[in-house]
Amino acid sequence: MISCVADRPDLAAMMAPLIRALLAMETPILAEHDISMWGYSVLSRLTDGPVRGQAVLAEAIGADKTRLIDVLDELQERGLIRREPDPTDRRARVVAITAAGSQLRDRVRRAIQHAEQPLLRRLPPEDRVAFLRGLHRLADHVRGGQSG
Amino acid sequence: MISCVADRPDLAAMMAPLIRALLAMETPILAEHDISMWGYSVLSRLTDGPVRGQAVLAEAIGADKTRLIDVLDELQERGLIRREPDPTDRRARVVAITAAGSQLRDRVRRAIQHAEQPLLRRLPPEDRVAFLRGLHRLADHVRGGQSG
DNA sequence: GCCATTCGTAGGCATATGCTTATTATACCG
DNA sequence: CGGTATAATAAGCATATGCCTACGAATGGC
Repeated sequence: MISCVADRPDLAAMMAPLIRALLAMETPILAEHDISMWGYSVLSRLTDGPVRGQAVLAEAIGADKTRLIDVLDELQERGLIRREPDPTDRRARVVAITAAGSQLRDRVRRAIQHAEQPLLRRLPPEDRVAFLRGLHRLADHVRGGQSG
Repeated sequence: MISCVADRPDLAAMMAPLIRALLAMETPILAEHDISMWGYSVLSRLTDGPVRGQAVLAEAIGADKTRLIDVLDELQERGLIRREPDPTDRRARVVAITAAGSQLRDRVRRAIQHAEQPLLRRLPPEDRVAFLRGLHRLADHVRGGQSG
């Protein structure tokens, strides 16, 4: 039986191959929709609402703020996001997703989650929900989440 | 409620920040024990027994076989692994962990799992076991596991 | 014995990444 | 108004990574 103190690989050792497999699965989907991983990551983050400050956005998705600029440039050129000066501090930019961006994000997310189904079905239903709930909770927590 | 078809980030999006946090946590531990991530990954993989063929080993841990060579060189120099020609096919090398390697791996693993505890305690106990079980199962599966 | 194949190894190439510095525009403090 | 600090941006650097090629050693089919 696996427990938190049992003989098991460390968490990262178990997650690494999983992440690798998931990224391999997502790569063709992202290519079909002509968007990069970072671009999709930005669109996903903006789902919760606009972000004030590109450095904040970068940190939220684990990106380098200087590297993110080209990504934002391209997303903006394609009309997927808006980047406007914050009226209260015109140094900072408020980044928001557009309707077109939301549509693309939804299409990609649906495709990805559809492709995830066979993997998740490897888990017995009772574990599946707990696994997703735990994953969600831990992810929120390490991102500085408030709920966990 | 989170389910496999609900409104949630995709799996990779949830795992990415988690992996990042775990690696950040492991980095100083690995440094204290003077071993690289790839080196530790090799030692971990060899726990189950010797591996016949360095390319096989590389693929098992998701590494590039040409990049792995320097890692194996160093592990061997430090007496943590043995690399011997396979008697039945002297082109291939059988890679095995030594007693010293096992001890180092155990020390590192214990330290890492100890550091993981606070994170895992963010989960309610009933979810914790299911989460670990699910993670273990999925990881085994994508590595070509037999059990799931 | 000869040839194609496989394994480990070395080297190189293109790209991605994390980090640092400098510049410009703007804001805040006094 | 002047000096300092912050945000976005540009540019560069060192390293890591994935991939590809080449080569010697050894194998196996013929």
